Amino acid sequence: MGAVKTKRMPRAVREQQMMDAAVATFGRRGYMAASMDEIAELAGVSKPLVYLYLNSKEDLFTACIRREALALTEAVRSGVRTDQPADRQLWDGLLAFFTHTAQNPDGWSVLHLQARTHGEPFAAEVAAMREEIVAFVTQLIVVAAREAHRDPDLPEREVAGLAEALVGAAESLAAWANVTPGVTAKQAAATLMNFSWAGLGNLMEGRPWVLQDVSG
Amino acid sequence: MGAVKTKRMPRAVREQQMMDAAVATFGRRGYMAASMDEIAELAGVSKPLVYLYLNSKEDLFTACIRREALALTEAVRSGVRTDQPADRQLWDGLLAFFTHTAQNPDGWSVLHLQARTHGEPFAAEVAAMREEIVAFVTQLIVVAAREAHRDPDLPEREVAGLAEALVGAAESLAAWANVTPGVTAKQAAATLMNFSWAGLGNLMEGRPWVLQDVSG
Amino acid sequence: MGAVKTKRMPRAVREQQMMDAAVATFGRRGYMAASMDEIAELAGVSKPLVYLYLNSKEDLFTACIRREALALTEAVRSGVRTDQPADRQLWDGLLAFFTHTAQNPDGWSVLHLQARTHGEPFAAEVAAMREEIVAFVTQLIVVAAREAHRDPDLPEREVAGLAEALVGAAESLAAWANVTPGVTAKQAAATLMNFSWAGLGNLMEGRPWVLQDVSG
Amino acid sequence: MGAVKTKRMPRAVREQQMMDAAVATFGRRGYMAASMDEIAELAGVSKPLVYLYLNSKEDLFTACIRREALALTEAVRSGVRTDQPADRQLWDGLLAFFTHTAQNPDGWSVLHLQARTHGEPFAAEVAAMREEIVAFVTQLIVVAAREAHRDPDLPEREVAGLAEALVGAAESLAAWANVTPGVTAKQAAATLMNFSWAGLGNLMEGRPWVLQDVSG
DNA sequence: CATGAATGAGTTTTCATTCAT
DNA sequence: CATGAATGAAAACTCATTCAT
Repeated sequence: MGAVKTKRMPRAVREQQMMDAAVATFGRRGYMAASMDEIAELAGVSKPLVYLYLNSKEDLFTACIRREALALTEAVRSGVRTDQPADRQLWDGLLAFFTHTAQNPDGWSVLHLQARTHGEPFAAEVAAMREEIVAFVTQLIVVAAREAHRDPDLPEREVAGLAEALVGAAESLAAWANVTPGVTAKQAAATLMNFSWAGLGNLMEGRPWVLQDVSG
Repeated sequence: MGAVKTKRMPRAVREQQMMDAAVATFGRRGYMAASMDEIAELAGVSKPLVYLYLNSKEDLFTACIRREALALTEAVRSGVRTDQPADRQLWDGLLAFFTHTAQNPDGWSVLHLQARTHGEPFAAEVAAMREEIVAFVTQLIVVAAREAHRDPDLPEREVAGLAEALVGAAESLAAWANVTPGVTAKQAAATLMNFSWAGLGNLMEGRPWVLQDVSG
Repeated sequence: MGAVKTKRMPRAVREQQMMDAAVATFGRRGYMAASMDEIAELAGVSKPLVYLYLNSKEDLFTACIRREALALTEAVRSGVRTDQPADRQLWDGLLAFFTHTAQNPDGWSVLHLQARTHGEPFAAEVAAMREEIVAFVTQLIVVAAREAHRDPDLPEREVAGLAEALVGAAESLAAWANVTPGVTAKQAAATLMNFSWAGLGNLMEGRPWVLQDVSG
Repeated sequence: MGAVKTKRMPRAVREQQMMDAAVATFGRRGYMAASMDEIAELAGVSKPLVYLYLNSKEDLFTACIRREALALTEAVRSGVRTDQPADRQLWDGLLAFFTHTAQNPDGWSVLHLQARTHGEPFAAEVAAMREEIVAFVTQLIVVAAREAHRDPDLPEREVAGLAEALVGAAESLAAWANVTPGVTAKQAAATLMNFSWAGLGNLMEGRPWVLQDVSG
């Protein structure tokens, strides 16, 4: 449990260890219930060192949020190729998203649950990331409409709501998949892809969404 | 701000006042940051009385979660008529849901944000309520499949995922609507109904979901 | 050592006990070296009670300064009769001053040493009291000049310097008397009276100072 | 602000830089509030080096007190010529004193305020210096009495008190002059000279004090 | 000689919780 | 019933001080 207690590491390394411990602790306990004592012990260092490097509990939490948000958006971004059709882009993005959240459950808890439960400094940090993702999805919807030879007469507010719903569904599914044994990232992505792209009505009629495989 | 300080109220009434104060405080501050002092003051009673009636902070929080969960499920249940077609039932349920969450933002915050960010005792309480709703939605989907003269060859896990996605989208939209000025419960319900029932694909093709108006 | 541990005292009494302990501790150790733990123990109460009543270390220190400053000025004020000649007023004031500081060495230490060593919040508190005393002395000098049938052609800045010197001498003598065994308040007052009055008198007239005994 | 970071200075020089930084920091912040970190940074060296050279915070503070005390007494001593009459010696001494304290406000703060507010190790250090000055003044008074053809029938305790009062007045005036814009060392010295010497002179003879200008 | 890395011990402060009245 | 008085336990944060390199 906790990093092996190795002495005299360079600062950059120690900082990452501390943030690993902090993400795990914040993710499981929540911001307020997590104590700096616990984080320091899990990181295998003394509390003063945590303060020396990360300044304060607030700063540490903010640093965690930023690191995890960056990692997540980076994972999604690098999973999507923008030269693909919209549905394929969405599929790739969802797959990357569910894969990443499954591999970083504590980080996802920090972003999805903990950061939003506390005042402006933190919520804003996550909101920024979320807006980026919502914007990406919004634009996908617009592109999809165009691809369907259809003028985007969907009002802007409506599109925003749809994107919000899609992202919200993804977030919930990520938490659900993390907690339900046997649900893989691929299955979660497939479920949501069907749900959002085909819609329940289509599914009922027997018209699910199907992945048009391309090269890779 | 707090309840008017009237002496000698029956216990049941006092308890409700305390829980009103507690829901408001927990909803805004979060479980840990909420202090029993603040709750007692907002309720207009002395702290020992809170302990006499509600036992402990944990018990108080649990009681709040139960009360709010009950109120929410009750609101949804009483908004739905089971003799209607599945899509109508979903529509009614969503409308009731968004209406209730809009009218009880603190209670919704307790259920959606605060209760889930803290350990088992509380998360389980919400999970129970959530499962009830997910079960309702699951069954709606099954019924809808049957109504479409289609054997529910959708595997159970798949249906569970769809229900989960739908509920997750609803939860996110509720929070979004509470925070985005000018979004009414009806609009939120319509957006989600379109999204889930028709699906993005159908929307692109120009086949949105349409409310088949019945009696009222 | 410390107040006898009696339970359940009314708030006003406990507050005074706490401030007694605080003055003793601040006076001996200094503001920063005094710990709230020590103060609470000396007062015979738990730390949280100190915070409940006095809010913070800063507030407690400020309260101590104010109480001691008030007690000192009150002692001096009530020792002086303004219908007496200036020299008699000064004598009475000095006597009251040295008597009070001798009886409250810790309080005097708080005012003279500790409060001035720390930033604005505290120093200002003492400065206010000091200015009151300096103003009193300044006015005595002016009155004395008038009594000596002498136009106060002493420039204002000069008078201010003289008052400052007199008060400074008194402050130092008080500390000295508190530390030198066998020096009574009366002796300290007599020494300073001779030192200052004969000097000032000489500036205006040219006679050594002699106590003109009146009634009491 | 801090000393320029030059490598490889002889130990004696480095030590002086550290003590400069320490005096500035102790003088402004006080003993306890001054941190070794701040001192080291202001001195432009690493903390371990401070410990290597000065051992501990206590030792460093003691060293500062000693250095400043020595500098002050040296300044006063070298300003006085013992072949002069007593009043002239006092005048010269006061002038040197006020000049030095005005030029070294931090050092004066260390001696006058900070060192005295902390326990025995430090207060004793200052007391020694102070006694030296008080002794010098005491002897001046005795000499003056003799010069006035007057047997020193002033009892020893009385003379001690007078010296104490004079030194105390000087100390207060120094602090006052450091804080009151436009008050020069010369003015402070003149004020105190009038205040004290005319008074003392009156005790023995009866004349205001006038500077008998000699060579310089 | 010089320093980046590291910590034990202590500080102020807060909070859920309980009696005695 | 109701409350003013009181506290044990823990949290965030700081600092003088020391090694290993």
